[in-house]
Amino acid sequence: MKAITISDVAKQANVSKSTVSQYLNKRYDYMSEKTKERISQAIEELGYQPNIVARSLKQKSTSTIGVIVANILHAFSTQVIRAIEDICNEQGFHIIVCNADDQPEKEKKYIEMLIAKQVDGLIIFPTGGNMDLYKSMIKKKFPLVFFDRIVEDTPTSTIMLNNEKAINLAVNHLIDKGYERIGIMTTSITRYITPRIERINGYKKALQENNIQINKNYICSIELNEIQNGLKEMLASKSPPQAIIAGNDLTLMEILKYTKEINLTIPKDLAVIGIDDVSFASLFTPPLTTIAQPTFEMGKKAAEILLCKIKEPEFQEETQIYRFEPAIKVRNSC
Amino acid sequence: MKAITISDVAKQANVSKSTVSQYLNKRYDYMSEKTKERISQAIEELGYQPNIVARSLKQKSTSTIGVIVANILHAFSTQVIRAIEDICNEQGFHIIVCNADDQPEKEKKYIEMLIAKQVDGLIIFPTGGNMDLYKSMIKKKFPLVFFDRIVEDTPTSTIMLNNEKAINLAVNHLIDKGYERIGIMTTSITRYITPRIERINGYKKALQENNIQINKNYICSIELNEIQNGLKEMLASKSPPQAIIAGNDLTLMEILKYTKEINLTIPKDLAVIGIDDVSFASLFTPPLTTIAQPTFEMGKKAAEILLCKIKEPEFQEETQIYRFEPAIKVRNSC
DNA sequence: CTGAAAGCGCTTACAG
DNA sequence: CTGAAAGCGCTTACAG
Repeated sequence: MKAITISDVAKQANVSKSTVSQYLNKRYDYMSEKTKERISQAIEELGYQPNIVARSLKQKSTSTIGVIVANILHAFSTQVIRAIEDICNEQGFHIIVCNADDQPEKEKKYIEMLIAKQVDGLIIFPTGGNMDLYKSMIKKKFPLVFFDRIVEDTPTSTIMLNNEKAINLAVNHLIDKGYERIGIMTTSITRYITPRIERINGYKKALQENNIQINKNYICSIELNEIQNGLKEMLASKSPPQAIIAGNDLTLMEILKYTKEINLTIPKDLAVIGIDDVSFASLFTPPLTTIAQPTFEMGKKAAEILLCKIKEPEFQEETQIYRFEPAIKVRNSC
Repeated sequence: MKAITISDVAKQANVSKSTVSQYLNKRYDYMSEKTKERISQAIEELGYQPNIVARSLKQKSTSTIGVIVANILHAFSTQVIRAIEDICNEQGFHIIVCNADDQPEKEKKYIEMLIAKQVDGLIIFPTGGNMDLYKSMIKKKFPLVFFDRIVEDTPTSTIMLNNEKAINLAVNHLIDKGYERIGIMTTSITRYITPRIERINGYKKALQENNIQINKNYICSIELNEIQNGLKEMLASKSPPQAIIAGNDLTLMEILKYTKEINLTIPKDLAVIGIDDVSFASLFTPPLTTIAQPTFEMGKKAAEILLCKIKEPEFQEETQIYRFEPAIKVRNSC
């Protein structure tokens, strides 16, 4: 079962390969109607399908971009991917998605693999653990957009949530509701991961602005599988928090599992608010108040910037860091 | 910024392109240590990265497979994708995921695109709307595995849940719990979609086996955005069902939204059981009883079969349809 | 142990 | 309006 190539079509239509190629690329400028028809018929008869790999080699462009997310388990990641895909589709680009699983080694492997596959550009939710690689890509002017995390000393376009605003919204909502002892839980910050750091800093700032003293015991950054233990400890302290802010969706789920396990009533026993909207927020008992990210707009922007960079190698942006505004979805968990 | 090619490396190392290529492909059989070192050093110095597109063209294999899911919004799809990815990774294959969004035209576009990109094989959750295309792939012996849905007259390996067993588990559990008026809701069956059909048929059979009469009003197959209305009607009937089986995760969410809206208490006012486990099942109030699919095993099998077919064009399977067994997760929603 | 040459399936600048 | 030729960056059978 040999594949049909452009030569076969050319032979069948009694023209040269060049002419067939012109036809395929819709460069009809000087092509006679008769020729067009003969070619289209030959293609039909043979069931010819162009080989994009060959075209890519010649054109040095694959019309494909790579997306490497730090952790695909966050609903946030999948929503952003959908948006990126939408925009790329419109412009005839394809995407290959990889999940670094929060491991810099995996991220490295994927970056190298995608570059070897000649993707035209990359959108990365960086683990932060491959500085040399990031830098070398930027030095080579490889089209690159970072997402959700800022990497120091690697100046390239970066799409971010306004994290300070997000946490501010959460803290102030809780304060408005009369809570004073407010805790925050995030996943680990042993590696410097921007949103978590910014959210914790923002949390402190927001409390200070409200003249509430910061209690270290109310701040917990810890591996996901330790969240429940962390919460247990926090609640066991002499003066436990009345409200907890979950730093992201997975953290929120761990918190909810624990409150369920020990039968806490939300918000009476413990108020809860989460950053990232979750699919079941409104179905939950009680419906969960969350801070939602504009995931679609963020993904869209990332794709747009990347495609610009690909199409115009000299493309210069005004800013490097694009901040997007969160919105509070008030329900009944605090 | 011209790309470094194998020629540059050859020049730098003072050997021929052939030798560099041998080195890259680890065919060291007759290569002197000195040569190896010179090459490895040249690669290092130049920061050479092989161009996989060129290799693919020559080798007529991209080590990439395509996965086209009918609808990525089902948690089921994403879980299966993860499993497929795991297996492929182990064997040095990459995957490109596409979402047909339940639209045959999109599916067609993606199949053609992926074939043009020279993927070595395809795993498809078929919409069922592209018979000619499916058939032509099978005729050409293009490596292909269908998933979740059976396509009539297109004999190829297909991975399926034992749907009858799944629904049987649900019906019998409900009957054991004392329910007699049992309803079922699925998304639309205007196009013939195997799991929905099999689940409805299985539902009827299970009722008959228990000598319960089938009430047409208790069976509702309808577009997702009409599920809430459908349930409303069903509950408004003279003798409304006491229990509802949700045909999949998205249907379940719609049902839960509605029960929440009109303040039904589960299971007192209405018992609920869902096919597909959902992330928040155990967090829900009350925790939701579900029928879980062995998503990981199913995805694994699909990948394994496809990779076999790719590696051994003459590969013949014993069976065509692989059935996997569901398991009930008993919680408290019925 | 290593190299020259052909070829994978396209595209494109150029000639006519 | 159309074709011959070169070339994209690799791999591989073969010669030496």
